[in-house]
Amino acid sequence: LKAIKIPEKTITRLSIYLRCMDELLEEGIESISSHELAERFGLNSAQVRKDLAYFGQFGVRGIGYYVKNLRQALEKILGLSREWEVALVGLGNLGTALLTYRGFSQRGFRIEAIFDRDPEKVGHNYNGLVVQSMNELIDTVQKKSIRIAMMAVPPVSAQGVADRLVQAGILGILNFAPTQINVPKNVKVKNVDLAVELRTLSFFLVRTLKELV
Amino acid sequence: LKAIKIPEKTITRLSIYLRCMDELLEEGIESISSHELAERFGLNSAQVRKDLAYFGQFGVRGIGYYVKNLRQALEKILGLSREWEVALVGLGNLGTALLTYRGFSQRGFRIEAIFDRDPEKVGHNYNGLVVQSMNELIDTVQKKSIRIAMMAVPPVSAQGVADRLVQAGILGILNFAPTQINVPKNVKVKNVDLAVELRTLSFFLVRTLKELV
DNA sequence: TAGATTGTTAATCGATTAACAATC
DNA sequence: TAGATTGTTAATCGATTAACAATC
Repeated sequence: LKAIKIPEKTITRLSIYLRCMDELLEEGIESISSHELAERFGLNSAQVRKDLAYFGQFGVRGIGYYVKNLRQALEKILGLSREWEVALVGLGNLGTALLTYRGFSQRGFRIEAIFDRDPEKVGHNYNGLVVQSMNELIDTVQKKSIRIAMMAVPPVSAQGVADRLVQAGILGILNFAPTQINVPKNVKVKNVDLAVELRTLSFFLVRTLKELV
Repeated sequence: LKAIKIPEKTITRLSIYLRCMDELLEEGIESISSHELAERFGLNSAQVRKDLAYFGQFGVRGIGYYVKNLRQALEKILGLSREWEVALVGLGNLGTALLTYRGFSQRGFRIEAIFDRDPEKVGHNYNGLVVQSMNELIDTVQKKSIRIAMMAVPPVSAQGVADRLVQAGILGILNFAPTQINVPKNVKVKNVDLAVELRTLSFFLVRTLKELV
């Protein structure tokens, strides 16, 4: 078993392919070639085949991919049968937003613990889940064997919170705090900064706007 | 004027550099070399210099970068003096979350119009901003010269909404709907799918977990 | 068998990193 | 001037795309 490094982008695209399969299923389409797939959904056919090739052979030469089959394969690769418990740290505007967003549980990510440093918020009950103080973080995360955390705390607190999460055994962090955090290399961090996304968007817009004038 | 293509990632990193400058300013540090910068914030010194080189020369050989100076330069490059009006389409869980999130206005993005197809929601007032029906979208966006939109609608509605936005003159879309949308190539779309982020995270976690056992 | 499409190797492209002449 | 660090060119790395032999 040699370790082939699978690009993160490939994994992200697998989710896209899964979505495509769902759409095709709804239309009653039974099989599709990588070329048609690319055409329909704005993908690149070679890339589709390459991405899948990391995990095995799912197509039929001369035919393409059986939609049901590929769907199933993608589900298995992405591990969608498993559910994940998630800890949410920080109940400000964004944290509350994440808490009420249904997209997570719909796709197998259940928020099973909530932490906030504000004593006013601690003890509040959301759908049967009680907000806990930061002191309870390590204990609760360990007890519930939670492996994934979403961090929606102010940037100054981010590193401290991350340290505790790591200590508690968290292995993946979705970081909404607009700051870099340092963690051991076996822990995976994904930064999401919506304002930076908007900034990047607006940067390129300026050029388009100038062209319009 | 030849068109040098600036990578999107470079722009994203400029925001990071700006953050670093703010931290350094607070500590009272006046100048810093790209090397120190890289060391401190987990960057690559060559990349820092390369990224900046797209826009000019902001350092002093033998010294490094004057923090105040570079901060100012980054602000200018990113166009942070300008404020942007943003339209929000879709007031579900996520949409409401985006509406209440203060991070946007803090960084110069003001939500100036809200649209939802649900008649129950139309007419509601949020901080003086009234939710409008989808029929009013084109007119309002045009009247207010809004150029950026955040789309937090169900996937089935996404393409239709995008079409209207484009028609209204929107040039940048932050798309939270888990579906690909097709727009003219002068319009920039950035997809944000939080559940896919979690999925990608969890995919790599499975491997770490296996190693732990 | 002929036609089509995969899986995979090879070519290309772009982004990251290294190296170094220019210069403060 | 000597030391340091930039700005920039060149080398490396990784990801995307093209090409094609294998095969349904």
